[in-house]
Amino acid sequence: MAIPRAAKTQRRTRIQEEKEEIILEAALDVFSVNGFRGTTIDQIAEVAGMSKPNLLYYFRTKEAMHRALIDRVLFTWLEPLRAFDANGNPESEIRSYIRRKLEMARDFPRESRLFANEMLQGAPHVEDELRGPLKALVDEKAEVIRAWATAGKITKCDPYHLIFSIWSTTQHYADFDVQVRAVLGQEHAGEGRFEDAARYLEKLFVDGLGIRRS
Amino acid sequence: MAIPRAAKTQRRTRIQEEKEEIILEAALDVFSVNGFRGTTIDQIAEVAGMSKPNLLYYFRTKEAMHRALIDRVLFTWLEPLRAFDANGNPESEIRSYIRRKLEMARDFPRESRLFANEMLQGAPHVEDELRGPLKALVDEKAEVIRAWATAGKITKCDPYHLIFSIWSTTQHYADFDVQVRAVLGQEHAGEGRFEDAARYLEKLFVDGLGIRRS
DNA sequence: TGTAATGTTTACCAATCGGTCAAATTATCT
DNA sequence: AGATAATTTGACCGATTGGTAAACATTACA
Repeated sequence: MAIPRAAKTQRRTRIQEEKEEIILEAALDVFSVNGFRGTTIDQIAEVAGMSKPNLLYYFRTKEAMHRALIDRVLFTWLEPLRAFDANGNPESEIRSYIRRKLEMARDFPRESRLFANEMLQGAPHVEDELRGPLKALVDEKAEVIRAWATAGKITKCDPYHLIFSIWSTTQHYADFDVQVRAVLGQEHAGEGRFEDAARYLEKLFVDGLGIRRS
Repeated sequence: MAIPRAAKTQRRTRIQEEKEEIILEAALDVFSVNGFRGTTIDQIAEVAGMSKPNLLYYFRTKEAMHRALIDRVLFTWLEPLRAFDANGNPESEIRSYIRRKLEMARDFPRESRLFANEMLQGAPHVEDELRGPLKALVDEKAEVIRAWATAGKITKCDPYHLIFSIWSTTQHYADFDVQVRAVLGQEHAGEGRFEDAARYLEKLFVDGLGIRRS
């Protein structure tokens, strides 16, 4: 009778899963470049290769698409930080954290830019998640770092700003990709730039934090 | 008779200077948050406290406003890098460069976000400036850094990625301000965070680059 | 195979978009 | 003060916006 909104159904159809995936993929393309306000449903529809009302059959509003994307990104985005192990030794933990974050910048630049766009706008949709789960996780890992410093494994430093500096340096290669390419020029802008960055950043942090090399 | 567009006049009126300043100030507010596509002329007009046609009397199009802003920001943004002195000693040059960039993140966050927005969108309006003047300036300073390494004043490292890492770590405090505040929480989010960041970053880079302290 | 639920599209809506126009107002200069 | 140039605004335009209604097409399942 009335239109049975996809969201209302109990079981998700095969078509629903496929189409929702296609839509979110297209939405990520557009949102990550133009931000929320700058994105139109028509743009997403065109990239997704379906009609606008069809998008709105799966996601009632533009907000709903954005929300679904943000939720997904927020979760996977913190994976590397969660993997940060208190029992590991500082050198390998820092090194692999940097490497993992750089890999994400290389392999998921759109997700990084979506997040960056949200931050630039003042996090209107995710401020609660920042103050809650994110802060809690960072607090926990900051304590690990502080313990390392107390144990003399690394030099004393502000663990929060340490985490910020790893975030910013790695995400830079996704968010400011155009600038990085332009400055490096044709000759050094090949995909090798991520390995160069990894080599440079690992050394910067290992030496900068006074980590005894093993 | 016909409307004498402000742009056509030879001498700039006092009113012209004042109003153009007010408009650009308002435009910076809105563009820096919502990006180019996400910004409407009506929004700018409301912030500026004048009617939309009045804005368009001073700037013919939305692009013109954005262009004027970007040009202004691009110039002042590179000031700290230009001040980077080949004859200075590495420690003081690096330290003051970091400090200057952090001061800009603190005092001109909107300008930083405007630039970040432009980068996220793939620099559609400024790609030429990146490949031209910016690359030239970075190339020049990279040579300075390489010379320092050759002279044994700092450890060998990729000068381009070094510059990227200073850019990213400092601008982070402007572009990701919400996140920084949220993670630091009420207690540490006061204005002291910039001094904490300066202390941490200066140490990170001085030690990380193997600079002999004087 | 038939039919009910699910999926898709064309046509459309009111609101907002960037921008124009002409009339009205204000500042400037003699 | 009066004339002229500069400034400001309300009314408006066609295009685009987010979203809806309803008819049509397809799928899943008895």
